[in-house]
Amino acid sequence: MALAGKRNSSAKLRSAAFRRIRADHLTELAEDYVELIADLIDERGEARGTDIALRLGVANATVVKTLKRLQDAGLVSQEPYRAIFLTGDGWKMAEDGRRKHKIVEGFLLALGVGAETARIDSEGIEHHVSEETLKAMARFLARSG
Amino acid sequence: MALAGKRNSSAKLRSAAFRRIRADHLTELAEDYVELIADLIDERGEARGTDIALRLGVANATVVKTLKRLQDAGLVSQEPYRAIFLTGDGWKMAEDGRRKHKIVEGFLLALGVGAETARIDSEGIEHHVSEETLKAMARFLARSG
DNA sequence: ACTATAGTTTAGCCAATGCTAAATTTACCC
DNA sequence: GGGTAAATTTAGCATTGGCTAAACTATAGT
Repeated sequence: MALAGKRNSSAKLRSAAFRRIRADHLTELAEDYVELIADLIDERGEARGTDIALRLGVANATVVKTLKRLQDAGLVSQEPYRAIFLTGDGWKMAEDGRRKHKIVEGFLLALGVGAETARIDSEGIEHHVSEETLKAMARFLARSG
Repeated sequence: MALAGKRNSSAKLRSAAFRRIRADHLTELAEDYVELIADLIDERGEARGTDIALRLGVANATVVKTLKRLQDAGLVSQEPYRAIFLTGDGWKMAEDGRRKHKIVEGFLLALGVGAETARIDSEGIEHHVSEETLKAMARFLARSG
């Protein structure tokens, strides 16, 4: 083949980043769901499918299907036609998501980003920041706040 | 229903963020591909399926299938069994991705994050930062660097 | 207690993104 | 120029995450 050379040098290293992003995507939805369920329980005492669908902007049936997967994953528990609860693992994931979310959103605000943008962007970013980056953001936040 | 109250207050606003994230995911893969193809062309003069598969960490067949979609989307052009090229739109998207990537990665480095983490995290974050946040990052970068 | 309505679930569809295995094509080398 | 190895493509499959429409259940209100 033409151009055969020292290709592939650091390809494996590079691919690791993409692999992690794909893995992140699998847990991303789960994190969004449990975080939202935790919020709903705290706000109103219970989480219902309709509210989840409304806040996430998806159809009811989609929520049902996803919740089934989350139940299989041991994050959520639910009886048919009843409200939705988080398991111990579910709460753990929700708390971790909230922690990240708070740091990222606070950080963006401290950086001078507007409130609305900070809210939206942090929602997307929180699933892709490592602990090291979170630590750096927290440090910045402590120094500037 | 129990608990009927002033629910849904800002639900539509909240759901917008999640909608944007889902939309982002659709373009995310496309951006990763065109950026990588642009890099390969610059590095070695051509982009081949195998190299893309290797760097992205996916199977060859997956690359073929995705390239077909990108071709339909007008970002990539390719003859069967030949190397891969970017269209004008493809280059535009690649350049924009590189621009974002550079800002985010540079920003993380300036924030004190290690090189390896900065590289990995920026790969995940670049697709979820708004122009406003990019501007704030660039500002920080200019002040601190 | 009945009925209307709100909420939930099921069924069946689609597109995207991944995989493996088999077939095909290209290109290199002798 | 023909054989072989590498690259590419095709075929077929699975999962995720979305949708609509129809069926079912539970609750509230009269």
